[in-house]
Amino acid sequence: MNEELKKPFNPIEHENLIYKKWEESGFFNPDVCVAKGVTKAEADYFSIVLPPPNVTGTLHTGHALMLAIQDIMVRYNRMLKKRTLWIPGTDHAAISTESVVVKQLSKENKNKHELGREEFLNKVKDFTQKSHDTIVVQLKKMGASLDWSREAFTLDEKREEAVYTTFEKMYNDGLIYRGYRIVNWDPKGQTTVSDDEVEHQPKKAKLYYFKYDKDFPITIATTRPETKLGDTAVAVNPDDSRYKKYIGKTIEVNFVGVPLSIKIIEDKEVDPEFGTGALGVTPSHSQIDWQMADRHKLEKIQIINEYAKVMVDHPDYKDKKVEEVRKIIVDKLREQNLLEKEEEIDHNISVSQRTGAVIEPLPKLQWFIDVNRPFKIKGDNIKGQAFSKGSTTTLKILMSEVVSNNQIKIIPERFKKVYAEWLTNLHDWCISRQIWYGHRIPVWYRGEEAKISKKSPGEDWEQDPDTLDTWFSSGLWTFSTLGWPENTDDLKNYHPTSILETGHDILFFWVARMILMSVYILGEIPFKEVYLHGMILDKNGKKMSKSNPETAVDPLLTIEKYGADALRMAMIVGVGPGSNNSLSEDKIKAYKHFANKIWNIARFVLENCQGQSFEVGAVQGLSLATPENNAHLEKFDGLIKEVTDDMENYRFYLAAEKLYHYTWHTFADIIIEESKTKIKEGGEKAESTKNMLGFLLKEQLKLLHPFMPFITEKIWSLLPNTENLLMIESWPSRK
RNA sequence: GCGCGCUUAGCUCAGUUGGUAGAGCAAUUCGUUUACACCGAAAAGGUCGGGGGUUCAAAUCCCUCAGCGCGCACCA
Repeated sequence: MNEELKKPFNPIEHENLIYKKWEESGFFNPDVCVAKGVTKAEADYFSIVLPPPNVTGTLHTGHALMLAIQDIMVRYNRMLKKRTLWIPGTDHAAISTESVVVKQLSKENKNKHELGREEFLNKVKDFTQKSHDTIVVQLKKMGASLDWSREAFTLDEKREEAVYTTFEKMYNDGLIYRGYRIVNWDPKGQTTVSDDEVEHQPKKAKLYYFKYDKDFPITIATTRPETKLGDTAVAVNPDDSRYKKYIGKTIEVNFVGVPLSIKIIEDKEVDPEFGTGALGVTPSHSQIDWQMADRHKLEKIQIINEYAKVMVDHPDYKDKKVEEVRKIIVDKLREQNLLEKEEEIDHNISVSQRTGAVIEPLPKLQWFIDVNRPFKIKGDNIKGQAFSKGSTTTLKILMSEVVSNNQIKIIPERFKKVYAEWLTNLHDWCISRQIWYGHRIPVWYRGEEAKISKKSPGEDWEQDPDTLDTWFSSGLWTFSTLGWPENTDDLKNYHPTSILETGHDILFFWVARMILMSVYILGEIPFKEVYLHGMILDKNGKKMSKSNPETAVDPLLTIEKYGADALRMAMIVGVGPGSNNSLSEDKIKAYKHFANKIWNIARFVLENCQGQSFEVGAVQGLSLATPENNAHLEKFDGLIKEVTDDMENYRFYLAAEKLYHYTWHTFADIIIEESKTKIKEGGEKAESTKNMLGFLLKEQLKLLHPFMPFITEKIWSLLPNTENLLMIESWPSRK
């Protein structure tokens, strides 16, 4: 017997070597599998993209979960002999990455403007290269069977080509436009952010009731008195009889020393129940007020700047922060006896998800994707009568339909509703960011002229300084990684991808954007199914993440201690799609014990079954098969059926648990225990039993391989008649 | 305000189409002449959040209430 088997199983001794063996075999690449006859050229395909981790740091345990699930899918499908492709890559994560590097600079008392755009970007490049290299090591340690020959980066040259081509097409179709309107401004990050990057936090606030001046007839209520410096109207509901007589009038007021011209208007958006039922309209600093101003042709005065400071030319306010001005104004109103009431209310403040800064709504000239503008569909691959090639639709309708009609199936299904709800609230997507790291907007200006171009159209042209939202490039991921805009074989062979596996927290950010881009650019869905996993929680139920150092766990430390196989099993067993997972060290330890159990099973079988072929099927044809052994084989057949069924329906958590129980409590505790006496007795019964043990071990390794690839591959290599790697064996089929 | 999820053994959670409950860890008892103490055997532990309904039968389906968590919207 092999000397290695005599020691207890020690994962770190084997895992790196095994991964190297897999890589060298080339079988992670489906082209190699076809060339070497492992898969048939005309076989079905299974393709999946790795959600590209951000190059802002290293992987955490949450990533380990997604890798475990995806690798299980990939290895299972590879064993079904499909042409199986799993594409690796990383995401430049524009804002996150830039803010990490900016923070590092500030520790050295520097800022990016001192460095200049080019040097700053070089710094970012150094940083991201290091992150990337760490991430690649981590991916390999987890056992991820990714096709490294196809590795991509959202900001590399090929993806740049895809981004440019997309931008140009959308611009020419009128789906990308430049517009002046209220955006979510992050004063800390000094950039706009999209609606989805804004979080709402509950907070107690004061609602102030007052009049602009003593002669003004109507009391208004607001939580932000400082913005009233930019008011141009007071709006009331058309059905509100209290204010009827004032409608249409324009009243000149002196609001805390600042002259304003206030028009009284009626608008059905005003809630007569809230405050006094009269709303001070601030067109430049509120989304709703901006729209009202458009409807009523009101003047729009910007009074707050990008640094959240007041711009009004008055010595008491100019260049002071909004909070400070608020206090000053409230004090003045009180002195002038204009403040009628202060009411404590619960409300939500908008905060930038990335920087934590309070969002300041500001009017700005930005680039948007129009989700409601009609355009013609390119392809013929989207189901539904309204969607044949050349018909007219909008991005919003398309995004909605492909999910509601189940062309794209979401698992678990409840997220279908969440997705639909998001779509009903979807506005045009602001895609320009005032940061340096990312895809630069390919538009050049000369005076009033604008041109789309990759390179400068001439000497006096200047490129738009802004970059694109990081999700613009990741939205292209399913096809930009397959070679688009070139019409490659990969694109023909592997798109739409079979499934997308990711966390439910990026359903809107990423999944929705990929659907948008793919249906628009290719006229086909990006993936047939979406499997959403939950969040990893620590044992106190807190979300594990980089931003929470108390709970962040480097998966490499866990792997070193318990092995990747144990970590994978601990993440999978008992965790259904979409549900959160409290991962405890005890659970991981339990599966390390399981790995050791398998190891010892292999030792027992190899010691006792020398001379046996271990050949699949050898038992079935054996005349000396005993009724008891046949019963065991029949039971195993049932296991294959159940596990296969679970795999097909994405019930990995059940499949893994069943395999665990079978191996430990049926194979080891019953079959092996029984075999001891039979083998001692010798004769035909003993031979039959030995034959069965070898057969069952080999088949179990196959079933366990997607879940615990390392140890199963290692043991496989120690068995007789195993010239091929286990990773390219066929998944057991039921007789 | 709208929507979603969760509530099962001390802890963390499974329970796939309804057939009166399972795992890991912890705790109890016993066992070590070698596959494995990272082990084996045995026993213990639950009115499946409360209430109501459908059914021959409900942890599972329906209604309702409560607690916890999440998403979205509003936010003058």
